[in-house]
This record gives sequence, C-alpha cells and structure tokens, in this order.
Amino acid sequence: MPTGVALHDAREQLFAAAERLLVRDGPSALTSRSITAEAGVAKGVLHRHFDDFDDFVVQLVQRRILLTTSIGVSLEQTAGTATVVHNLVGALTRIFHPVTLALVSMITARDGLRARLRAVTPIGVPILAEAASVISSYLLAEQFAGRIRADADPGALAFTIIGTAHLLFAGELGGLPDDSAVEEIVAHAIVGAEPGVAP
Amino acid sequence: MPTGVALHDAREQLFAAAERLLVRDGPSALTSRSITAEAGVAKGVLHRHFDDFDDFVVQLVQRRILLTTSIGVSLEQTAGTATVVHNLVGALTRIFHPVTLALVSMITARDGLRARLRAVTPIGVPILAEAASVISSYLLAEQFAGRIRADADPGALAFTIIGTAHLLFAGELGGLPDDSAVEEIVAHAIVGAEPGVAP
Amino acid sequence: MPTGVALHDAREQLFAAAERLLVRDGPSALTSRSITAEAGVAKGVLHRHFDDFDDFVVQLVQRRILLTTSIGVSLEQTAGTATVVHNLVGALTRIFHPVTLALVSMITARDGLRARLRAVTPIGVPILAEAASVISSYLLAEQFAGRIRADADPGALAFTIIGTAHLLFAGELGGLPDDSAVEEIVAHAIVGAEPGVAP
Amino acid sequence: MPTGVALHDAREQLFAAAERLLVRDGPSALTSRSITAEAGVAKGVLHRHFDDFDDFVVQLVQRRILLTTSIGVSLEQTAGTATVVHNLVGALTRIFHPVTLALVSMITARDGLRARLRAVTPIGVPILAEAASVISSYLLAEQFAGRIRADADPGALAFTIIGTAHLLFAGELGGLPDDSAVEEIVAHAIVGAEPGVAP
DNA sequence: ACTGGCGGGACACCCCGTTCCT
DNA sequence: AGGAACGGGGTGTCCCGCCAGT
Repeated sequence: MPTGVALHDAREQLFAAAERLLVRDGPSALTSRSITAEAGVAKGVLHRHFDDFDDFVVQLVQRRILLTTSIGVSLEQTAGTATVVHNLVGALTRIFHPVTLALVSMITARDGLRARLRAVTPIGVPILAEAASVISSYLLAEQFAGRIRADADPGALAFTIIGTAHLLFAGELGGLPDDSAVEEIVAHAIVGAEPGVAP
Repeated sequence: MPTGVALHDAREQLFAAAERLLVRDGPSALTSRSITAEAGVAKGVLHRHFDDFDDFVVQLVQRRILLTTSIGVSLEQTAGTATVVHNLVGALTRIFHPVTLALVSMITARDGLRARLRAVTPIGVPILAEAASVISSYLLAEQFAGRIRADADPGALAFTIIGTAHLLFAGELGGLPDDSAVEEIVAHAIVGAEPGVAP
Repeated sequence: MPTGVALHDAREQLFAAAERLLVRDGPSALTSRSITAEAGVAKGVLHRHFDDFDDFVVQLVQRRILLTTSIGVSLEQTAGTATVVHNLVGALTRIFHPVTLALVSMITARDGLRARLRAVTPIGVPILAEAASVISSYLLAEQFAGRIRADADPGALAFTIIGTAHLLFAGELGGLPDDSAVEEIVAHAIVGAEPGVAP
Repeated sequence: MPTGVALHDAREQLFAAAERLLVRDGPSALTSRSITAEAGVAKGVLHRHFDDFDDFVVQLVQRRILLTTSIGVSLEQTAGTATVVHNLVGALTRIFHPVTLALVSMITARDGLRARLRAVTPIGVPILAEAASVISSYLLAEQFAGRIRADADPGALAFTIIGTAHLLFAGELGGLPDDSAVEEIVAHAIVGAEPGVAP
C-alpha cells in the first residue's frame, strides 16, 4: 500500500487541509490526525515536515500573516481609486476569512501557541496586529492622496477598524456578515477622518 | 470574582476556583479536574451541581454577563460626572478583566459552548455583546446629558469602543494595558461624537 | 459504563491477565493495551498502579521470582522423601512454567528490563539465578540428609541443572517436555553426586 | 563475523552491520532501519535481497549455525590433543559469541522467527541445538580416543554443557565470563565422564 | 453528600516493515 | 540506489462523565 511517491508539496497539502478543517469544523477540530486524514496522507508526514504540532500551527499562522500582508499590498494599490470605504470593506472581507477567525481564536485560547508566536508578533494579537499595520499603511497612502485628513492618525484609525471589524466578523457564527454591515462600521470609524468634515 | 459574598456554597467555590484558574493559567487550563482540584473538592461535586462541564462554563459566562451589566449600572450612574472618557476607561478596565478575556477566548474556540450560549446571547460574541449594550446605554444617557452629540449613534459608537478595547486588552499577554492606552483609544473613538467638534 | 467500583486487587488482575497473555500469545503480545484489555479494565488502571509499562513487567518478574522461591520452600521440605530426582523434576516442572520461559525471553531481549532488574538480580539471568539458588539450597539439605555426596558442590550442580533444564524447556515451542525427558536430564546431571557412585 | 572474506556483496554488508548492531546495542536494536543505516545503504536494499525482514534474520541465524558447525569441525580436529576441558572451553567461547546470545534471545522472543526456523531446526532452540550436536560429535571422538569413558552419553553430556554454558554466558550483561568460570562449569559437567573416575 | 477510582475515547509522538518514484 | 511516504501499532497522557463505597 505504500506509495513511495514523494509528495512534492506535502507542506502545502497539509496547510490546505488544515484550513479546510478550520472552516468546516472549527478550531477544536484541528488535530494532527484530522489534518493528515483530511489531506489524505500518512500520519507521519506532518511530523516529518514539522518539528511539532504546534510548530505546524505556528507556520499556518505565519502563512496567514503573509497572506494578510499581501492583501495589504493589493489594498495599497487601490489608494486613490473608488472610495476609501469600499476599498477597506474589500480588504477586511478578505482579511477576516473564517480561517483567520479560527486561527485568532486558537492563538488566544492556547498558551503554547501564543508564546511561540511572540517571536514573530511581539506585541498585539498575531494576524490582527499585522492586519492593523496593513490598514494603517493604506490609510497613510490615502492621507497622501488627500482622501484622509492630514490631522488623522492612521495607526489609531487602523487599530479601531481592525478591532471593530474583528468583533463584527467574530459575532457571526458560521458565515460572514453582510457587506453593508461591514461598510457601516467602516464608514462610522472613518467618518471623522474624512476631509469633508470640518472640525 | 470579587463578589464579596461569602463562599458558603459549593457552586460559588467552583466558580471562584475556575476564575482563579483562568487568570493564573489561562483558558486551556480550565478543565473539570483542575477546577475541583483548585476548589479543594471532589471531582463529583461539579457534576452534582451542574448537568455538564459545558453547563458549568455556560453558567460561568452568564455570571460574567451579569457582572458586566452590573458594571453598566454603575457606569450609567456616572453619566454627567467627571468626563465621558474617564468614565468609559474605568468601566472598560473592569469589563475586560482577564477572566472576561479568557472566557471570550474559550467561547470562540469551543463550538459546543457557543451553541449553548446562543440561548442567552443570540447575536454577537457573548459577554462582548452585552458589554457593547452596556456602553451604548451609558452613551445614550450622556447624549441626554448633552455630553454626546445628538446626531451620534450610541450603538455604533459602543460597538467600536468594545471592539477596539477588546483588541487592545487581548493584545496584552499576561497583564493589563496602561490606563493611558485605554484612554487613548477611547478618546480617539469618541472624538467625533463630542459636542465641541462641529461637523 | 464506568462501574465506579474500586478494583480491590487491580494489580493482581493485571498480573494474571499478563500471564494469560504470555502463555497464550507469547512475549511479543504483551503490551500495556493488550493487558488491560485482557483484564477487562480501563487503560489508565495500569498507569495508576505502576509507574511505567517496564515497571509493570519488572514487578511481574519479581512476582515470578517470589513464586520461584516459594517453590523452593516446598522443595526443601521434600528433602529426604521420595527420591532426589523425583523431587527435582517436580520442582523444575513448576519453575519452568511457560510464564517463566516467556519472561526470561523478554528479559534477555529487552535491554531496559534487564537494566532495571539489576537492582533485584545483580548477577545472572533474573528468575533463573534465583531458581539455581533454590535448587542449590535443596541439594544442600539433601547433602545433610546423606542423599547427596559430601564432596559434591550443590551450587555448581544446581547451576548445571537449571541451565540444562532451561535448554530443555525452551526447546519445546508450545507445550512442556515429557516428565521422562526432565527426569533424564536431572538424573544425568546428578549421577556423579549420588552416594552409591564411588569415585 | 570475522569472515575474512571481502564484503564485496550487499548481503554480506548487511549481515556484518546486523552483527555489529547486535553486539553493540543488543537484540532490541536490530531493525531493518538500523541495519541499513549501519551498513550505509538505502532501506530498499534489504528488501531487494531478502523476501522479508524475518527472512533476513532467519538467514543471519543460518549463517550463525554454519559458523557453529565450522567451529565444530575445528573442535573435532583437536580431539586427542591438549585436554578435553581446554578444547571445550575454547569452542564454547567461540560459540557463545555475543551475536549468538543476541540471536538466541531474539528467536525465543519473537514468535514468527521461531516458526520459520522450524524448517532448519525442527527440535530444540536454533543454534543451541546445533551447538549441542557439535559438542556431542566432539565428545564421541574423544570417546573413541579414550579420553571420555565408554559408558558416558555424549549427547546428554553435550546437552548439559550447552545448557549450562548458555546460562553462564547469558548471565553476563555486556561482556564475557572469565575463562576460568567456563572451565569450571565444563570440568564439573564432565567430571563423571572422565576415565580416571571409576564408578 | 462527598470521595476517589474507573470507563472509554482521543491525542501527540514515535517506531517499524515496506513500497516505489525519482 | 536513495529516500520519502505509507499503514499500522504502541506508549504515555489527558479529559470527561460516572458511580460504588464511605
């Protein structure tokens, strides 16, 4: 029964399987066994490619952080186009993917994970901290473009947006909130930072 | 946790023990065994007083919700006194007790808990939803008092404040953020809702 | 399904189950799981009563050593009765029970076991060394009784008997050798030590 | 093991590696992986040259049996020279090489091996049975030479010697017993079979 | 009513013999 | 030939729910 064939991308297969599990069955269903079973590979594959189960999860989180920053790159390229709210809603919807929510939940629930992630995210909640950074950069770009007031604080604004959006997305059990709901909280958050509004 | 009421009851002893564990060892350390051990009672006691371990946690959460609303009552009584920011900072610091953070983390990580809590908190994240409601009521009171602009949206504002504050408090691994940091995010959130700021 | 009833002799049940397994399925079938399954108890019972799986086996061996010495006591009481050969054959048949053979095999095959047993049997093969000691004591008693020549060496004689008998018993795959075969090797071993045979 | 023949062959390399492992790390360290690693070849090599891992071990045992019989040939050539005890001590020391002890231990511990070896050694413990046969032949030769009494039973004597020697050698954990100890047990075993000793 | 052992399941980690693609 | 993967098994550990004794 052994195939003998080397999985040319064992790591990717395991990551993809883990994300499917997180979306389908939630964070508590993520075990080394369920992952390898979902990936259709042998149990030992995970331990051959990762030091530890926690190591796997840490790298899954890091992958998510990379994806988050890549969303940030796309977002930044939209600076000056469409509307700020529209751009933010799009980015937030991609950032707060169910996988992100599940991972954030795991991180805050399991002590060991948090400790290991201190190395990559020293302060703040992993993924969310990077998401805030990404939003902040975008808002700075919009500030240069004149679509955000010069006296606004992009960092504080981003922090507010991420915190509020996380609360919104985490409030939905299974699915995603309506775009209109996201739009509403984003609009509310930046209302004071828009140029039209004089102090 | 500081209820002031004498722990004459086994239930109270278990609740107190659970909260001590959450603060000391984090959410992953909360098991039926660790609780009864911490309380110094036999394992069976928990199951005599609660249907289930999840039932125990649900009631622990409900207790926290009650405490949150009682903080809301105190907060509402401060409407019109001191400053809005000061009052909010005090309330948030009490609301986002480490126990709250740990419980929220458990709720979002464990599917079963979330499902059972739908009965008491149909929408939003349990505890946080109630906290937002509490803040909203307070802001409404301040609106009546004229310290929040009439055209502000207390509900949206409260949602933003809770989301942002949660992100801030959850970002601290062990301890609590500085009061100044809390003040900063609160001040930033309500800056557009203060009467002095003309549109 | 839990009975709740405390196994009043959990250790004995586990020992008995292990010996049944050794006899029925051989040394390689002795795992912590198979033992608890055979005993009809929960997996945790073994680890509640023994530090380790190896600890369990060590104690199983020690039990066998105790049984061996108790056979020695019975044997010694037969000194002067029946015939020396008959008495020895009876004792050897009881000493070289399939369980003994399986345990000796395990001890010599698994390094860890041997190391732990150094504490109880510093020199020689555990169980077999004690068996030789037992036989030696008996022969000494017979020497006093005049049924073994005064110039015979009981220790060397016992060592020869145990070594030869072990080879005989271990040579039988499943069952036991005929009594006549045992008698033959015993008779041959002590032929030079009998009083009738002048040097 | 010291065959003197060049290890030009993969089979020989594997056999040599296995014997090194048996001597260095004991029977429990003999796995297909450790062997190929020790030999510095790929894991597949073993299965290319042997049906099965057990097949490999069986052939290793057969090799040992061959070596034992070749020791017998040398021994038989010493009949009539030096002393019987001296000749036997030399042969036994070569026969009970650590590799032999480890293999005998494996055979008695692993059911499958024993079954397969029934084909080559129908009765008795493999290797030891052949060793007894070898000693028996030698004693028969000495009987012809008049150095063993005519009424002695070479087969029974050989059986006793092998059993006793095995017990002696197996009792040493790592190393070998002193030559004097071997001499002692051999001398004791044949004392009654020497011509000088009249019945 | 409390106590503490038990049942049963799951989990991470590890090792083994084996197969077979590169 | 080399080495990754496979399927199975084993150990130690944990957890929850239960319940016979005390």
